Amino acid sequence: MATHDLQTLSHECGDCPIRHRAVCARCDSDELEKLEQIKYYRSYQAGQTVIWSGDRMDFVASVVTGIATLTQTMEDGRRQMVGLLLPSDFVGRPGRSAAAYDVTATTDLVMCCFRKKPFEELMQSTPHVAQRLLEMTLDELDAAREWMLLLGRKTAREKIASLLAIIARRDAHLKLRTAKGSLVFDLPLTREEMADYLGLTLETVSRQVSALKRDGVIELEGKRHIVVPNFDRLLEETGDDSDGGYLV
Amino acid sequence: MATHDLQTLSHECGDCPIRHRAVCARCDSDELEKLEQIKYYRSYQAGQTVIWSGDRMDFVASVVTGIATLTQTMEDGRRQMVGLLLPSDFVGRPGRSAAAYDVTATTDLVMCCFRKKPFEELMQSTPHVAQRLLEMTLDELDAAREWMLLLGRKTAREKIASLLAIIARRDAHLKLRTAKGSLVFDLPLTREEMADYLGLTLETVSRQVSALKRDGVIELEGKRHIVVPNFDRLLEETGDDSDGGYLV
DNA sequence: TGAATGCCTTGATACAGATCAAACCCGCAG
DNA sequence: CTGCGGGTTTGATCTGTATCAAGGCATTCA
Repeated sequence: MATHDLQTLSHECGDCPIRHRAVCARCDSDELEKLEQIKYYRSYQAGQTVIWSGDRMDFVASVVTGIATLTQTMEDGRRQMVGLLLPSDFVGRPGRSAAAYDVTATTDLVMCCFRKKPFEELMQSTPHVAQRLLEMTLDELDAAREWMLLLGRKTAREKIASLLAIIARRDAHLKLRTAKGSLVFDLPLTREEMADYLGLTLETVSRQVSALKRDGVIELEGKRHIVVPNFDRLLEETGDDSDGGYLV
Repeated sequence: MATHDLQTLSHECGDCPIRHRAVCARCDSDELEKLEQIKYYRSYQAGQTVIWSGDRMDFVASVVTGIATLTQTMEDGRRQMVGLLLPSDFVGRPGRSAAAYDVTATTDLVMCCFRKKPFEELMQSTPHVAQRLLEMTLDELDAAREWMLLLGRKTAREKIASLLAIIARRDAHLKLRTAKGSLVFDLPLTREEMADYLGLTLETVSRQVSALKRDGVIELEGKRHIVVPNFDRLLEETGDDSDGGYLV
């Protein structure tokens, strides 16, 4: 099935779904052509590991469709997710030869890969790729700092509410508004993955999700399908400043 | 006294202490000259706030000497440090007009500031600044992810040991080896600042520092002066993989 | 010289979330 | 339909860290 996705995917950058948000967003048609020459698609099934931390990694990539995670694991098995990669997000680091984190597909996943060496050369010759990558990296750093506040200071309930808000906000494709104005989306993570994201155990995640449901902040259909009747109410539960604090 | 520092500081980039590690590290003499024209120094006393989150910020800067912190504060006063800035580290974000975090000088601090507008233009015209900034931002992102593991999964004792190891490692200027091979340095943070860094309370920090001392992992002279008789022993206490896992 | 202040330590107790354990739900292969 | 396994929920109990409270040690100020 993932193979099928790959087959049906257009290989033309022109109508790529992430054309205007990925590293290539700023490229003109010349630059895009150069990228075309070094790119190739790979797909992974849900649950598959893309790379293990420490492994040699001779490509960088953009997530085209699906969701991947970056996680760190301690010797005794404690795990912490340190990145959640949605379509258009970038994987890998130019100038580094080994993966720093485990990368895992949590849904079926398609990535647009670039061989590292030519990509690095291309970064030198065309400024638009490097510019865009800087911008994306700065955004990721901001997200990481938001995440640090969550991990260091928020309660379990606030953590869950924050994660739901992030997912609802970050991937416009997943979210839909119903007639009544409720927000509806599917959780792309298992309870255990949520726990790894939030620095909790899966039992605590389960309990707090149940609590939010009991309190009417969310509704559940099955285990994964979430309805948020009142998004502002959810935001109140996150503990964040009410004014979303949007920065340019 | 901070004023005095400012006076005695050379204003020549050529013999600037951070010349080879800051954003300007890759610049040739032409580029350096352009930077000279838009730079100016500012100094702050220990404890002073450099900027408040949300404030207009019309400059970016490099830390020249001293230490600054980035912190986020929740409405009810919970605080989380999200950045610890040592000499050569970069403050601010090109393309953003307001500060995203509180920036505070924890020691006397001298910063080399660039007016934002001209700096942004310079980033367009000279690739070396943007390249170096990308590299530094990627490093910071890695550090942030390390920090996320600490916040999400480490015990209080591991957190303290990790912080001590980071400080001992990160600023070569602060650390010294004695004849016997002990590592010696001064803590640049109060117990409360350590707590904000680690997602703990100051009482827990105090207790765990005492515990590490009692167990012979560290020795204290006064409250701030640390002696680490055996650095490997300290590393064992951090919970990290024994092989430092160095990546290029 | 004493009072005030800032930073730190230590103790007693409370509680949020971890841990251990059992059972549930549901899609699916036999 | 039945049994199985992965993901999930819920309950009982434990524990690490927070919280509340008091006191110590320097340094500065009066």
